[in-house]
Amino acid sequence: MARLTTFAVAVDVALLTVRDGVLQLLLVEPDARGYQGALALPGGRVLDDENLDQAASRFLRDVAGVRDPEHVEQLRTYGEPERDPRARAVSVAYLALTPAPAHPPGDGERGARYVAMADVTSGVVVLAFDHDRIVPDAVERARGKLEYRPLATAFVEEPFTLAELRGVYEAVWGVALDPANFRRKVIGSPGFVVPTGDKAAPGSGGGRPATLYRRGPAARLHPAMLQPSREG
Amino acid sequence: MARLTTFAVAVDVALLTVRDGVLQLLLVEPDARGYQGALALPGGRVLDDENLDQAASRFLRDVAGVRDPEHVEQLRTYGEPERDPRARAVSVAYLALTPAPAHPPGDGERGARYVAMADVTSGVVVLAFDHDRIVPDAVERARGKLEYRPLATAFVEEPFTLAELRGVYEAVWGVALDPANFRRKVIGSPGFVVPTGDKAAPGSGGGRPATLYRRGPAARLHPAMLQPSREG
DNA sequence: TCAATAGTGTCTTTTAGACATTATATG
DNA sequence: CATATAATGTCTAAAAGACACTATTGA
Repeated sequence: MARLTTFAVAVDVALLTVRDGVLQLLLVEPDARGYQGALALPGGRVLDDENLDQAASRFLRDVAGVRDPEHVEQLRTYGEPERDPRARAVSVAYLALTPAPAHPPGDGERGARYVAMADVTSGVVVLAFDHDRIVPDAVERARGKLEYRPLATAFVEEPFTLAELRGVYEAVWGVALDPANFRRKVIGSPGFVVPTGDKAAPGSGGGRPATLYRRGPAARLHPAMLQPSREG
Repeated sequence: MARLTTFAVAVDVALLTVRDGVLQLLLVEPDARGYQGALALPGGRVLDDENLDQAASRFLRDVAGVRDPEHVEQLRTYGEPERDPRARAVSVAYLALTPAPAHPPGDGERGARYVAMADVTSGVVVLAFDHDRIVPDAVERARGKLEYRPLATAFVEEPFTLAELRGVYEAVWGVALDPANFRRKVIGSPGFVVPTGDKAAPGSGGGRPATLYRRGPAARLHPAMLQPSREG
């Protein structure tokens, strides 16, 4: 018989970064038995005096050791009746973006580590719970939103070069982009990036020094940075 | 002291339609005391054996009398600690789209009625609970998604003319569109609409009969139907 | 006939993309 | 010098937008 119940409410965070030229996902050891060998998104139950965004930030900080992600947004809520056999539960999923950290993250809490998204997609890494439903949604959201919001800058540390920014698009979209046309589009999108006036030192192999930029004030990109060839 | 709690989980549905050339929102009488004169989105608590989508459909049907919306999607989840003074609660908001009904909806349940979105935005209609936070998010989602998904067809009954479809974009975006260029863009977006082979009878004032179309198979629009002048 | 609405043609501007060329660094 | 990377220039094609023009109806 159908009745009203109360629910356990959790948040789960898909934190993406671009490292070594590929999209990576932060995963931790699941805290539940029955998932040996699997990894999970950082997350857990919401406390009674915090809102959902605060819960997401708390788990990023305490479970994953990430203190200041450049971008956090709500993704969607998963609430199948059979999600959790112990009690009726819903999970509010979040998408977070951060620059590639210099050191692997974590103060060791629950073995936080970055995993290449390709390994998750291909099944080399197995996800616990229903997190294999959340992750594709997170990737799709990130791919789409890079087109019309200046989100790519959340993946790079300031100041950054346009080659670094291009590397973000290439890693998230999985395509190669023409450097010349990419530059024109970024510069031609007002408020996307602003030059610092400095230049980066070339690598050991030489090369002309790259102009350095920081994040601009724009909230949307005009014109948009469209993905090539979504043709049908 | 912060503790774990269970939550009351509700869904609230922002059902949009285009009627008389303007964007309208379905509202009902709130079921809680303390909101005299205010109206609310249809919604309520999720049962223990249904998922979130099912709950949204149930409230559309039972509370609002809408049986077959053309489009339903999850919007986002609102979970401030003070949302509901009686208990910790979260609300999963949904966006739904439907063609303008011939008759005002409802079998009278909780006084379901369509209200012009302009009256909601301007404050002529007062919303109960935190529904004044949900509605702007719903409108923004609809406006944006009309650009790259064939969602506009969810607002019209099949078969439809291109003038009717254009009226949807004009009502949702609040701008006038050039009929000639609009036509070319719709026809040039493969799978957006398909002609039925029939023509509509002109109105009483005459005019060339319009070609009739139905919804096409495309899931995305290529190229997109971009809103004019989002310039800064 | 005229008024009304649907549909086509044409021209200009903007944007996207391919790709050659120039600029400035290291070794 | 050669090599590497950044930045600019040029050309073509695709798309957006303004707007004149033609087509088919009712009165």
